[in-house]
Amino acid sequence: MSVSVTVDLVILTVRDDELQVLVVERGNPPFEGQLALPGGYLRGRETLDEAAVRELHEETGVDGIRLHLEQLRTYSDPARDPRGRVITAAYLALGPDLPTPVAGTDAREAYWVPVKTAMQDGALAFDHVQILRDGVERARSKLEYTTIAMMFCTEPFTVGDLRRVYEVIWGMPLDPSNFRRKITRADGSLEPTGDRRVHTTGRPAALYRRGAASLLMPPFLRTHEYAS
Amino acid sequence: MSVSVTVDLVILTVRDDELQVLVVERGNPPFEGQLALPGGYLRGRETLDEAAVRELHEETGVDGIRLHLEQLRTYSDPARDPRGRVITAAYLALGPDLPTPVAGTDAREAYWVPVKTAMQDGALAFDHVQILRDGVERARSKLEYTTIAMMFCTEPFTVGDLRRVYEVIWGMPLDPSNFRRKITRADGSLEPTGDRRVHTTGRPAALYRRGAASLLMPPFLRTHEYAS
DNA sequence: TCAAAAGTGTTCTACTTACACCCATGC
DNA sequence: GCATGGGTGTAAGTAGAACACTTTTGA
Repeated sequence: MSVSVTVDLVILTVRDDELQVLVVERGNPPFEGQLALPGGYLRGRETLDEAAVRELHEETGVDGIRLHLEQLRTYSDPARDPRGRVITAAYLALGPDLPTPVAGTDAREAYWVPVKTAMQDGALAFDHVQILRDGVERARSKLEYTTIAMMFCTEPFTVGDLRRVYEVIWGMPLDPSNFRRKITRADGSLEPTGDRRVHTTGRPAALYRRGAASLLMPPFLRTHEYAS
Repeated sequence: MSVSVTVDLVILTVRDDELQVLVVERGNPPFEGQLALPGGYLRGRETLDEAAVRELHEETGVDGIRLHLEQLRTYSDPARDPRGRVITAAYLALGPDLPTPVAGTDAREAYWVPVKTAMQDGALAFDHVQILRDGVERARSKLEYTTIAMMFCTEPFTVGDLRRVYEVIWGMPLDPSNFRRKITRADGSLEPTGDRRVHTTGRPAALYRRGAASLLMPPFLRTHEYAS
C-alpha cells in the first residue's frame, strides 16, 4: 500500500546544565499551536538520511557544525496522524550548544526546551513524546560505550566539560578523578591540543579535541540496578 | 510524497554449529529466481511490527514458538527497488533451530543458508546483503549486554548449549569455565529447572530456562581490538 | 579404564571505587 | 590567604583470563 513518509528529528543539546531538545510550534493543523519535533516530508529522490540532514539544517540554521546524526527507528501506528497513513522515520541528532535557532525558516518558531518537560505525557503532538523518550534513552546508553558525548561539546573542550555532559544526561554526579582516568585512558578518544583554558576560577584545564576512536574501550558503565 | 512500504525480515538461527538465515527464492520480477530476505508489503491498518509478525509466521510456519523480534532500521535508497519508490523497514528475528520452513505458503521456496554465504556481495537481491550484515552485526553486539542468545536455544537448555551459540555467532572459542561463571552469576538470566540432560558422552548437564532478566549484568564483553 | 563434557578452584592481572592530597589560578 | 576546579596517588575490592583439577556419565 502507499503511505506518506516523514522524517522527524530529536535534536539534543546540553544548555544551562540541562539536556534540552529542539521543538517547533506547529503553524498548521493538525495540532496547530502545539509543540512538536521538527520534521517534514520525504522528497522524491532523496534517502531518509538526506531528508534528515536537510531538515536538520533548515531547523537549526547551522551548516558548518559537525553534528552526530543517526536513525532512531520508524513509527507506524495507523492512528498516529489524523491526516491519514503517515509513517515517520525518527532521527537522533546531537550537537553542542547551538546558536538559538533562527525562527521562520519554515514559518515556525523553534525553541530549546528541557527534555524533562518535553517528555511529559501530552507535551508534544502526535507520538512525539514516545519518539523523544526513545531518543533520550538511546543517547543515555550510547554514552556508555561510544564517544558521542563529545558531540555535545564545542571544540576544544576540557575533561570537565565532558564530565558535565555525562552528569547532565545520566542525571548523576561522577567522581572527577576517576572520570578523567577512564576517559583519558580510552585510547584514541581524546586528542590534546596542548593549550589550556583559563577559568574564572580554579586551575587552568588542558584542552582536547575529539579523537579518531568512536568506541569507548573499555566502556564506561553506569551503575544500573542489578535487577530485571 | 507517497511511497510503497515493505517489511523485510532477517531471521537468524543456529543450525549445524553455524549461524544461518532464512532466505526465499523469488518467484516474480524483479530479481526473479534470485535469493532474497522474506518480506512483503505493509497493509492498510497494521503497524510495521504487526506486518513483521505476520510475515514471520507466514514464512516460518511457526506459531507457538517464542521468537525475539525487533526493528532493525529502515532502508530508503531511491534506487534500491527497480519498480519504483519502495522503502523497507527491516526486522531482526532470532529463534531456536526451527522446523525446516514449509515451502509454498507464499508460493516460494524457503531455505536456511549460512550467513557466511548470504553475506557475500551479490548473494541476495535488492540491498538485502547490506540489511543482513546490519542484522548480524546487531545480533553480535546484543549478545554482549542482553540475554538474547537464549532465544537461539530450545528450552530447556544447558550452559554448554548457550556457550555454543556465543561461539558460533562471535566466531571464537570461549573458555567453558569462565563462561559458566559469567552467565550463572548474571542475576535473573538463567532459571534452573532442577533436571539434567544425559549426553551421549560426558557428565550430565544442568538444565535451565530463560530467566526474567533481559539485560546481562555485568555485560559479557568480547575482546575487541582496542583501536579506532 | 578412558574419553568427553560438566563443573569447581586458584592465581594473576586489570579495572573500579573511594578518597586523600597536591596544583594553579582568580579574587 | 582561600576558594575553586584541575589533576595525581593509592589502597581495597571486584571482575576477567588462563588453566589446573575434580566429577559424572557412556562406551
